[in-house]
Amino acid sequence: MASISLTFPDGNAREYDAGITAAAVAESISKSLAKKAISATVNGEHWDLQWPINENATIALHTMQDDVQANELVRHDLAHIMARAVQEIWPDTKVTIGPVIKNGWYYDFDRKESFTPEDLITIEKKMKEIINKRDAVRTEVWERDVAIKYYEDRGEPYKVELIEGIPGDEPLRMYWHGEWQDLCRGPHLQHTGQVPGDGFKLMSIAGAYWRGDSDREMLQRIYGVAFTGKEKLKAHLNMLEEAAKRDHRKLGREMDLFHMQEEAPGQVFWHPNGWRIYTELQDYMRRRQRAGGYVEVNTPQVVNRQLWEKSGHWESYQENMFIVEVDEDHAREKTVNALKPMNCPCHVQVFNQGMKSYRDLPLRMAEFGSCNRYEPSGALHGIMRVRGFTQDDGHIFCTEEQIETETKIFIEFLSEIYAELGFTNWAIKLSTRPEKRIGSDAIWDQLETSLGNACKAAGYEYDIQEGEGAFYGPKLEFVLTDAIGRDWQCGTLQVDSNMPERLDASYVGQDGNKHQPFMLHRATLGSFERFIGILIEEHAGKLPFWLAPRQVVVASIISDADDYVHEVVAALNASGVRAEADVRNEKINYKVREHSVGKVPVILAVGAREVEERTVTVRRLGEKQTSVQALDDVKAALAVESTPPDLR
RNA sequence: GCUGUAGUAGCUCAGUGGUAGAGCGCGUCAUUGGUAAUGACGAGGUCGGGAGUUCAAUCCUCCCCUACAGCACCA
Repeated sequence: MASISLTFPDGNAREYDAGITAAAVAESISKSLAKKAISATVNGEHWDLQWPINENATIALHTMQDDVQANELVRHDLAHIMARAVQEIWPDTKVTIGPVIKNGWYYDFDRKESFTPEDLITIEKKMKEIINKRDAVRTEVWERDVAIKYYEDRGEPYKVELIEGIPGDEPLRMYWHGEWQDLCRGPHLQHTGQVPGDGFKLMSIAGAYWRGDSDREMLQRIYGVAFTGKEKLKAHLNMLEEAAKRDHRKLGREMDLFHMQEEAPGQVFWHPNGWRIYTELQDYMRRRQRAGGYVEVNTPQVVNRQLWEKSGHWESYQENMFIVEVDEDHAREKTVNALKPMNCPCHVQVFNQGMKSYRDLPLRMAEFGSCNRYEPSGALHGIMRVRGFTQDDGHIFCTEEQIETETKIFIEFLSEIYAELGFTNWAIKLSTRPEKRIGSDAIWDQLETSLGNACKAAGYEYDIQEGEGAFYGPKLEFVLTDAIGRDWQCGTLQVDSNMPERLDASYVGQDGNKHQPFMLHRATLGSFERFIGILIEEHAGKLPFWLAPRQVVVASIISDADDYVHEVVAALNASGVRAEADVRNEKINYKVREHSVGKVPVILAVGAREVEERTVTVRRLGEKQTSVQALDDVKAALAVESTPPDLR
């Protein structure tokens, strides 16, 4: 038998017979390692202990202490164990796929009856039984026709389809968890008993389309979370509970920022507090954009269908548009209009007025543009995904040569703003050419490269989203994360030559001829609605002082201090701080609690002593300690703090 | 849009085939208190909308709306 050389992480190499398994390698090192080993990394890939190694390789053995590998195995085995449990309880259930995801796994089933929340408890119980059986996990490599026949006989059409989709040269691995078996790439643990029975929890049931295709069957998906132990699971569940407290919908109510109601689904009723944040943010963005060389415009809400026909929206975006038909009885003439779902066609109209020269480019045009889109009902989510929203939109009209530089400038512009708003964790995604597209591959090559280069030049890494670009050009997405880890695209930059062409935008070049400009659709915050939602969750309601809707409450301890309270409030307001008086006949404890719950960053308490000494007692949100300070000092400090970062 | 769950007072929720209840909040009164809930009393809901079954529906059935979770969508 041929021999192979395996190199360990410490650099030492040892000779083994070809075909040796990682389990045997562990055995060769020590009994205890053999007992503890769960998997191996072979040549950088996560391997099952039972797979034969036939070539020279690097190898690292893993135990339950290696979180990354252990979690993957535990979650993956649980997916199988859950599927087995479900089929043991309801044998008529068909299985499909069950991958590992962040914090856990899911498995999609096809079954006539719906799973109920109570079923989850039953399934969990069955899973624990399976774990306690400590059934061996075995792999077998099957021939395609055998595997297909097997699944056809068992009435598992989804598995048959899966196998048919696997390239012919890939080995088909069958994993057995006891008597139950599933098609699976692996790797897995050695027996079901290795899965910590108290480290997982079934979380929810949801619908999901087979193969992610809305034209195909709707399956039932069961989600679970799993960790290598009880404590880690507990920590995770705890984190979820804490995250729920940061939900912008909950905080929006508690801080009295906004509400939504049935009569206007997907639209926001901003309350004074919320609108404060909104306008403060908008003022900030307006200054920022002016400094960034943008001209601000404003364009109509209701626009005749003719423009949408020209822009192409009427044909390809109509189902997402609010159509406004003017009734003949009440109007001089009947027209069909649409609420604008986007600002770009209108911006081209502004660009098209008068002759433009190459000297006018790049032309950066911005608008706080209100848009209305008839989003699918199931897509709506608080103020993060709505039907009526305002983008901090902008379009940069430029030449092809200017694209890369303009993109870089924009990324720098955006990153400074995100930093000033308190975001450190955000990502860039580069979406590349989709299947259905216009333009030559040469152009796509160039544009994709330009966007990538611009990111690098600005000092940022990016992930590629293959095929996710718009049909007319590649795009960058700037992604932020909400309280429970869901990603939201906020900023964006998209390259477009299609819109200028359709709407006849042109400029006179150096050569005296007409040329067509490129258009960069870009937004920094994305929409005020979504961004404020993210902002609330990111800061758990404790917004930076300058953005806080209510900055200071001056609370009296005794009513004899009321006059002084009003004096303090007036002094603060005069220096640009948002202060309000609380002279209600309530105890200071009560007032402190209420305003703390309302996330007011600073409470100034005032009693006999403060009146006497012309001081205030300062209490910062989240701090237990208070400090007595001179009114004038506090006033000066808060005035600085309430100044937006770009004006300091 | 699809699958599932839910909708009772401003909020969080309990409850029942015989026209509803708690806590908080709100109002009034008393209390002037030193940093996360002072006490007493009071007001407040045709139980998401519509139809049906029934002597009788908030409760059972059907349709619709909205929200939530996930999927699909996201120029």
